[in-house]
Amino acid sequence: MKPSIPKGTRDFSPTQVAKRTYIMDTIKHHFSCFGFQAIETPSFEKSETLMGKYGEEGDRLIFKILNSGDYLKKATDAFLTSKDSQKLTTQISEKALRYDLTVPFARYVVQHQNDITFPFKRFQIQPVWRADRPQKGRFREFYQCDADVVGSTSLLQEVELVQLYDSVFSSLQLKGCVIKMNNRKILSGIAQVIGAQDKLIDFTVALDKLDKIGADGVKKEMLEKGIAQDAITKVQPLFNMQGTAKEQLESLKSLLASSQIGMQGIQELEFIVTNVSALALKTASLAIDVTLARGLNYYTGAIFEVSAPNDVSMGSIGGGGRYDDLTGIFGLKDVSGVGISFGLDRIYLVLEELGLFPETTAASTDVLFFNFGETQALAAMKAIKKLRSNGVSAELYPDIASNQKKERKQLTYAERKGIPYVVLIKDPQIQDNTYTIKNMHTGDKQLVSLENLIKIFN
RNA sequence: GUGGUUGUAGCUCAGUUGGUUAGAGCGCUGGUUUGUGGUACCAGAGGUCGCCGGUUCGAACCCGGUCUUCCACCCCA
Repeated sequence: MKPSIPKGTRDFSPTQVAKRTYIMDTIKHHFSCFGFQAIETPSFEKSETLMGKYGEEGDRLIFKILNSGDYLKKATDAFLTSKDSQKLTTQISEKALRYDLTVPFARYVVQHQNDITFPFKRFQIQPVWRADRPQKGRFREFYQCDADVVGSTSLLQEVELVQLYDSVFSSLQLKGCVIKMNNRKILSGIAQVIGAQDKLIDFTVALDKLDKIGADGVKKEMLEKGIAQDAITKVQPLFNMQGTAKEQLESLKSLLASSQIGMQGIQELEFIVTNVSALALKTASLAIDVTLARGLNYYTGAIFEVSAPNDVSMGSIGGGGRYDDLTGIFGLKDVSGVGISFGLDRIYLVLEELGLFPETTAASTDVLFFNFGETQALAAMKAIKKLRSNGVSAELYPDIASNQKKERKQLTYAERKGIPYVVLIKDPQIQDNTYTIKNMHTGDKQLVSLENLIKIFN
């Protein structure tokens, strides 16, 4: 059997892990800096926790876990014979791999509400799974890095989260990211004004495709979904929203004047935009995008999406928004939450494409000790012990170099692993506590004491 | 879930209109040279041509299915 891994999953080599750790550490650092604390939740949840939270499409993409034991025993014969997969699934599967980190977090908040001090700011960096078909920047197992605040309706949280995005992208030297914002209330307002409340999802999904299929394509899709022609004519101004955030907000105000909820959305957006610009961003930019409709399923207020720099062909590298009712589903009402997510794997691809990983991420062993025999190896181990306790990463080549060929092998090992120095203890009569250290780069050798050896690395 | 694409030695790929023992480079192993590596040279090992089935006297090459890769749609990080 040829070894392989399932579709949409990946192995990570030492260098790749180093780079991923670099991104993760950066994100973690800023999460902590903003006052978020880490939690972790199980990789799989009860199906009922996840199902129905992400829309019909989402349910299809959730990996279901087969029950243990003789799981078909409990199945209804009728479902089996009629091959009704959907009904059968609920009978033979009671667990599922988490699809995102937000819903499990909502479950966590409700379950542990008595131990939580609100507002609760948590961050979570864990893999999630989606039974999607892989393509560029899309995997079936990938990491999300989420920061959420629950228990406060203050819009200052949104302002903070925009700052957080900016801080992380600044640290990563990733210039040109655009934090796009919209508000679910604005979308509701638009639907209200044009009398298409019942078609809200179809309407926003179509609108979301504006930059992809153009105004005509959007109109066509809206018509196909049964949205009236005169309604489409009314939203015409949306198709060519131009200008600054302020200008866009003004034109929205005239469009949504008759909608209370729409006006509220505009006010919220205005508050966030005003405060963010007063605080200023370092590298990212904030933009209003009324066509943004992401995560519609549980978002109720602000919606965020971060698009990668223009010169990179990558979709969104982050997203988020405010959800007022998510904990309500699990029995805790009136706890509003807002959060953002960083797509680790996509950020990785973007940094790779732009060559933005620092050289130092590939750090390896500082020094390799050659192994010329048992006595020498023991002497080496003693020196290594000292070095390690001084914070120097050192290792001994495990096999003895009994001939020239094998010596070469040890050198090659050091070279391939990028180890900058090797130490040679060749003399079996090791008495004088001196070591020959060789610089792999220059080939220079020098005789030093253990004290000086340690100094070289400090 | 829909449409297309890819799959040949460890890796990157050749392989002509289906025809006898399937090739290259890199890597690997052994050796020579370099007298503690990164050079050069010599030799060698390694492939059920993704898998299953079909067409054919004969298939890596044609057909079907399946898995995998990548891409687009759907949707999304």
